[in-house]
Amino acid sequence: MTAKRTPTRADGDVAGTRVEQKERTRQRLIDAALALIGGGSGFTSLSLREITRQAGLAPAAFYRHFRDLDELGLALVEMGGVTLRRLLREARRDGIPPTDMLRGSVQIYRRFVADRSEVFRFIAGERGGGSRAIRNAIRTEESHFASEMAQDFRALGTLPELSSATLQMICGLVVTTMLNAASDILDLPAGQTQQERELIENFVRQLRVIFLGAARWRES
Amino acid sequence: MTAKRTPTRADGDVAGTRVEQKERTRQRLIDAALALIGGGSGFTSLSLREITRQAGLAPAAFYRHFRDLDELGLALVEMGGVTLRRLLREARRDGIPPTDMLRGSVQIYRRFVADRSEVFRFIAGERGGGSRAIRNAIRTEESHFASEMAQDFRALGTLPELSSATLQMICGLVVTTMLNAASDILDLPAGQTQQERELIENFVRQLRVIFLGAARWRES
DNA sequence: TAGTACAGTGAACGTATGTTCACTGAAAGC
DNA sequence: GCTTTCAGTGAACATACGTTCACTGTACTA
Repeated sequence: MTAKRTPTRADGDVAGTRVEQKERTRQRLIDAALALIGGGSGFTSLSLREITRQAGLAPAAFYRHFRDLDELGLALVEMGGVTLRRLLREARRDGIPPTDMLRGSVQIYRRFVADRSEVFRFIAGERGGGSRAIRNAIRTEESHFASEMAQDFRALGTLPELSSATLQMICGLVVTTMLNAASDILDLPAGQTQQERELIENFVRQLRVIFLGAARWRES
Repeated sequence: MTAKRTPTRADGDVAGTRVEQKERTRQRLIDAALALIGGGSGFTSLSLREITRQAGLAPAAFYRHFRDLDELGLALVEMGGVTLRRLLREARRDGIPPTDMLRGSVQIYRRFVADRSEVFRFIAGERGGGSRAIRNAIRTEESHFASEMAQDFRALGTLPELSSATLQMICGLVVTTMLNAASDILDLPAGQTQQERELIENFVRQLRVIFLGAARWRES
């Protein structure tokens, strides 16, 4: 019976200031949605009640944090953006693998997708379907990601002869190819190492084609 | 009061044999779903009742044709496959545009997507999200499409030095890039010719990168 | 021509949904 | 210390849903 300072739901939930507590349950809703998506449900077919149930809240509590499901979706998109940024940072930190840079990056990516499968499932799923607002938000996030990737290429001296616009275009192509591969990876039946190897190999080769083309590109 | 041979619903529905009539209402259900998707609904968030309502049928009639919504979805995927085949046939029929072959093909594609927007909206939407069964069916259809495209390249003598496997891999990349572009095209606010031009230009350039890379590819 | 098969109906069911409302109790502000 | 604020509650609502069932009337079959 110690520490009963939390308002109502205290589950190892060592409260704090009011706004902190609010932020914490907001995060609980986000996590609940992600957990359900990880269960294979697809964000579009999630219901408000399902989410609050998973979060251990009354349905009405939802409205204290989001106007509707779309707004929750936008929060998920933002979290997806953060995830992508972290991916780049991690890749940067590890530096360029000495020999096979492309395959190395793909390995990092593969692990990353597997580790945060719910986030990638959400992005891959809502990128084409779902609501217009969410789709556009994802597009924006993708484009930011592509820009950041282009910056990294500049910093690394990769493809130095390309204009910024062209580099951006190429990174856009890389990003869509990545997200497409993510969708494939996530649908792999568990434990199918052979199938996974082929898939990854295909992915690597597609990227190789792109970079070959990029190296040969001449600004018209 | 002439011609009252149709069972119940006769709306310019000049019946025929029994199986023909059944096939016709089956098609009505498919069309209804497509119409609703065209209205911006997204297949995943369609309900059985919504579809039968749109088709002018009682809800229970649905079960005479499909076990559940997923089965209807698979029928839509098949129709998507037919659409893609038709696209290739049309591109073949028009032959290779004399000068700018790539931009020409993209123009054909752009028109095609606009003309059958509902089908492409469905494919682009369910490709990443939706149910596992539908996703896999779409993947199969995509891969068939890629194979057929590879065959066409072979017949045209494009990229003759590439192995079949490599050509297939590259066509796969082209297909995902196409479908991705379709999603973008369909989300364009109507009448934004400038924005559309940029989008198409970007699409053309991405394909150019791919083909440049393909031409430079050397089998390891 | 009598009998069967079966596409489509309409009513009924149980269940789940989104949203509202007055409420409670603890933290924050004075 | 008294008052205000507000995150979260629980009950209630109207609505929509998927699915079932016995049924009807027509096209086929023998």
